[in-house]
Amino acid sequence: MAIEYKTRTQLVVEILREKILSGEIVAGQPLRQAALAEELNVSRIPVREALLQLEAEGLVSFEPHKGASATELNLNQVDELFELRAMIEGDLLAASLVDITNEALAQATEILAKLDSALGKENAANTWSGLNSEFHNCLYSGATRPQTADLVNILNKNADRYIRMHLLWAGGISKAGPEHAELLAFCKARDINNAVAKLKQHILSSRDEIKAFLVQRESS
Amino acid sequence: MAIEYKTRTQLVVEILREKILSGEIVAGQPLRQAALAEELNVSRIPVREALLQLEAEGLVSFEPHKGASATELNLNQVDELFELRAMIEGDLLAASLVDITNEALAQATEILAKLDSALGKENAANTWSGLNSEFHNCLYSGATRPQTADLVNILNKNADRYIRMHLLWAGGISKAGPEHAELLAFCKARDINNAVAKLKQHILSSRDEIKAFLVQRESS
DNA sequence: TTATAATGAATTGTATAAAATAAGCAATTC
DNA sequence: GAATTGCTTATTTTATACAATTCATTATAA
Repeated sequence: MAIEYKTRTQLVVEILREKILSGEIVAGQPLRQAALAEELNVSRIPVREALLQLEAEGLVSFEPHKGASATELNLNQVDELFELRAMIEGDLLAASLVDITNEALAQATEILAKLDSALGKENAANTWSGLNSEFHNCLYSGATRPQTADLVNILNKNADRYIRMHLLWAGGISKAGPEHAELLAFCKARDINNAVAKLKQHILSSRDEIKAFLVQRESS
Repeated sequence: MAIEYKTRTQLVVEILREKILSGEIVAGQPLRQAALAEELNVSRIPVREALLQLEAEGLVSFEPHKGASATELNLNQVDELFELRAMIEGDLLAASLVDITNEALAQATEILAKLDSALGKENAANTWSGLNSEFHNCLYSGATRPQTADLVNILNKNADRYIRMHLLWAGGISKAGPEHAELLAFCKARDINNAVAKLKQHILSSRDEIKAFLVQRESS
């Protein structure tokens, strides 16, 4: 496997994204270019460009001459974000299932097993959310819709913040395990209607859990 | 109204976007940072940052150490892009119509009049596509879904290339005028189902016209 | 006392210079 | 003569230095 070269900017993007998703960088906190540059031992240019890229992903907001900060988490955003995901991913899954290969389904089965065993272990939030994305992308692999796939990935990077937070504080999305299994079963049966319905219900039920958690946290 | 300060990067973004949308910069042609910087009389940093932003919008592709180029126009992309738009904008319109104000509808009526009179005049492609976006955004103004609105704008910036090209070469989307009028009528009647159906049909029919044009152009 | 203007420190934005990388061509080896 | 290696040049990427802007603080006047 070819090793891929990465520019400093790309490395900074990955580090900062990870810090935002994991909660190490808290929302609203200003991200000073000079401080980040020194911490990461690069100049301010790659830091600036990384912040710009993260803004495009929605994880950072950038105001001229005022600087960048991680975007706030809030309830309305969660609603909008997860409903968008349900709609777009539902559509993508329907397109994918028409042509999906058995290999892809077998791979999804394997990932699902790893997902189940990852829960509860240390560092669960990180591995779980990575595997979760892999599982979903695997189910979408039958569709050749690069632009939609890009969109889904961007939305997921945003949703990931909430999912990780929830995993970290509440121990996990309780219903995700059985829901994933049911979803995969419908996919294997090539039952498009039920698979799409299950996927949407799955996304919206995780939304509900996360919202409930946020409401509870806000009140305390 | 406050005049807004713009950084050089933002200015470069706007100029380059305009050049790509208008076709002055043709797809595939490499965009040399140094050449652009000299032409626009800025340093390479704002040019770089502008190219990165345009990549996030999907108008430019950027490969490390190889440079940037305007992304290619192609048939599959058109299909995917316009279908995404139909789905997302349909959903957004439905949400908007619940709360849309009469002022917004009145404003949409005005824009529609301008749109009709803009057709056929010189520089039609530019003014028409601007007004077209305004019209659609006006209809979506009832929904408070900032993330969806952002998404729609990005998709529209992409679709705009095709729409402009079509306006320029074929003289316009023939059915757009009456379709806009019908759409607005359904909106004024607060007839959500018909309005959404009309909008989707409108987006997909412009897709069909554009595809037909592209096919014809490719064959010659 | 309150509002407004001047001041300066912190921070961002931009230009220029230096370093890193990729692609093409010549030189060398087999 | 084909393939590989090493150099050259074009281009991008990054660093450093400087200019412009913002924001908080203090001074000034109504």
